[in-house]
Amino acid sequence: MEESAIFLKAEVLKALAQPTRLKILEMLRGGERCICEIIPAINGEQSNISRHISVMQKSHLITTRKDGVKVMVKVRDPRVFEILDKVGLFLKTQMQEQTRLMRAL
Amino acid sequence: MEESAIFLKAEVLKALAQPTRLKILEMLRGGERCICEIIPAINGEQSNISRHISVMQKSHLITTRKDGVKVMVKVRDPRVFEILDKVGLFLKTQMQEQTRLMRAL
DNA sequence: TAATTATATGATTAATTAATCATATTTGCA
DNA sequence: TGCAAATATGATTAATTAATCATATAATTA
Repeated sequence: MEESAIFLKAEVLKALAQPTRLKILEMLRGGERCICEIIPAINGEQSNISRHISVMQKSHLITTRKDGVKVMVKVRDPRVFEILDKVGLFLKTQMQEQTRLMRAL
Repeated sequence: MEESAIFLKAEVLKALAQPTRLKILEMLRGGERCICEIIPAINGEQSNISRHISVMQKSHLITTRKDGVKVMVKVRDPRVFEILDKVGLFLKTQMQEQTRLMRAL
């Protein structure tokens, strides 16, 4: 596999690998959201949320548009959720395996 | 989505989000490999590779076994590759979209 | 047992990341 | 014009991460 492809993959994964950012993305499953909705929902500091949104924007995961004073956010490509779903499925099967082993005792 | 599930997802993603670790995982697509094969293939410092393998082991992505002096490594669950493939696909479609936009100019 | 091969680990350093506070900017409205 | 609401950003700090060198450990073989 190409060196540059590896780095691109790592970049995407890095942008996803943070709890607050995952929470924001989970909120965006329902479509476009105002940052002003995200902040209270996540119960985070405004400046911190703003920075996390900026990180995801720079790594092209999300896009934003202004609507008056508000800023609306949405995922650039809903396929991101397929990645997240795969991770969820992966964890689920890991746990099922764990449970199965426990029962065998 | 549950708070703890979010953190678990972030943990998995974090373990994947590093170029050297991605390279190691790519090597493991072919099955079990000796660390002594991985080091020259990646052309990395031995201690660094060792640490990255340790990271992936602690986050349960891979398992190791001793075979004499050698240590053999393999992925714990080949579904990790499905995650990586999704990321690859995601990037590919992003680039195709990019190309399409360029052509439209 | 001594030497060799393969791997792990302690110590250190540089770089990156996340969080926070205070403040700045932008937009709409009274 | 001046205020309020929403968001961004500079500065700082703490924490985490990756890399490296030197050294330690473990298993094999001469």
